[in-house]
Amino acid sequence: MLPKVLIAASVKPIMLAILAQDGESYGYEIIQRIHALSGGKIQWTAGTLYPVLHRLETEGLVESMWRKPDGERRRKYYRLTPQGEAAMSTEKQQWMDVNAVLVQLWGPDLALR
Amino acid sequence: MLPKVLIAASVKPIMLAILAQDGESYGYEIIQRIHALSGGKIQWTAGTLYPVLHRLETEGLVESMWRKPDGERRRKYYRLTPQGEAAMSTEKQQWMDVNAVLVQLWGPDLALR
DNA sequence: ACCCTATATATTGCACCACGATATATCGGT
DNA sequence: ACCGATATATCGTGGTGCAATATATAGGGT
Repeated sequence: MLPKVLIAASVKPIMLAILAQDGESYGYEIIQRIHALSGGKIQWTAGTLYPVLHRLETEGLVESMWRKPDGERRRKYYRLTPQGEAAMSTEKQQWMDVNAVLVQLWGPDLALR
Repeated sequence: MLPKVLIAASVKPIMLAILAQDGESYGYEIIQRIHALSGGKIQWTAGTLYPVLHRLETEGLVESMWRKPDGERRRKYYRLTPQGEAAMSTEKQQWMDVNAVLVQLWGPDLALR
């Protein structure tokens, strides 16, 4: 089980990155996607995901539309806005800044072998 | 400015890693250390650091002792316990698990150039 | 018809956390 | 005497994950 704070820090960048890669998706699918992507290590629940999606929409980083594909159930599809793409770059840079510090502390394993 | 949630997620692994590398240190010094290590990007304040240090001690991951080096002020020095070293390994693994997902999503830039 | 499972979204309440603000104390330099 | 740097401590506020709960619908088995 991953610590709550680590989930909290990664949920936004991961969500933005998934939407950037997939073009558009919806809540339930995103939950399965991250589960598969992480090899089962990250298991978001509905109580985690939907509030985040709504927050991102309020911030103008994603936009949503209800749609009902033929023979399928109606779903609320999300896609990135231009601001969302910009936000993803920022989040990526911030994550990498912190990651660089940790890599530095954990040792020069990368350069040396 | 880094998001609060990212600070929250990184403060524990970074603190444990600093103590693992330095052997022992104290609050004020750790603040300067992380500032330098991150090139000024991470700026912990006393209000951030001391509660974390106390929490780590309560969890048994660090131990502390007041000491007064000759000609210097008294300081509360911290060092890792064996449980602290184990916790650092766990934190490292968890961070890398999440990082792997992000790297995967951000693209195969590393392997290709 | 009935039930069960999977799919799909939404909300509430609790526990936890960073951190600005604030307080206290000590040292060296001017 | 004063000031800035050093050094530790705590409180209040705002923000967060997430279990629990609620609601709705499609498909398959009996």
